[in-house]
Amino acid sequence: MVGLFSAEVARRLQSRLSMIVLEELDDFPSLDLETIRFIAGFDSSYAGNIQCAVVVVYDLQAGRVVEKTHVGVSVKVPYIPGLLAFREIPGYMRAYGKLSVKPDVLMIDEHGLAHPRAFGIATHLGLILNKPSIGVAKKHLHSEIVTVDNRKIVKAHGRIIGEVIEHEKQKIYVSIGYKIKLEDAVKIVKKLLVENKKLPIPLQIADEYSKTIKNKYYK
DNA sequence: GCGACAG
DNA sequence: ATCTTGTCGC
Repeated sequence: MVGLFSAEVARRLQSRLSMIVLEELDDFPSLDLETIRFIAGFDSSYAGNIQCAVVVVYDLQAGRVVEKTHVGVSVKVPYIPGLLAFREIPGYMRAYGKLSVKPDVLMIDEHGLAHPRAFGIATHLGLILNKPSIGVAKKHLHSEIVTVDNRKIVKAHGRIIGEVIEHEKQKIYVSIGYKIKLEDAVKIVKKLLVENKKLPIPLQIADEYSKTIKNKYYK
């Protein structure tokens, strides 16, 4: 027997958990970008009700992907803006569990703190796995964009929590997920941007891998 | 009531 | 996210 999903309860949970995160926000540690090595990229594609969740681990030092895992799961929760984590995280946790290389930083193709209740999927996943995490989204969800010194700063909940980067004529909304400073998150994302690819490498490869696996096994 | 709305 | 016809450009 499974309980029915309640959007109201889910939103309440997000609000409560975000209090923990916002309290720690100013004390999120600086990362030593010289020693950061494994970046995990999470993404999903769908074949009807089947979510093909994948994790790609990119070795920043070697400059290549060292591991990919995937899992196909039937989703139990509909897509509701702001509650995407409840739909996608179960699949991500199962794909993550299959990794033999445990990443230093998580990168998710969605928002982190730039979320109505400061608890986007990147924040949610970072908290659950207790890892630094970065939200990298292609569209705006919730935030105020302020231009300061030619930089597009993302503000939400009275805090500076993200930055909009332009790459290949496209906007990339970077936001703090968990346990990471904005400047480190932006540096890592920029370091992973390449020509002719819209997203940072781990997410670009995760996106392609997810679609390939979905077409091969879940269609 | 109206607009906005990650994937 | 996915579906999906036609069109543009290399």
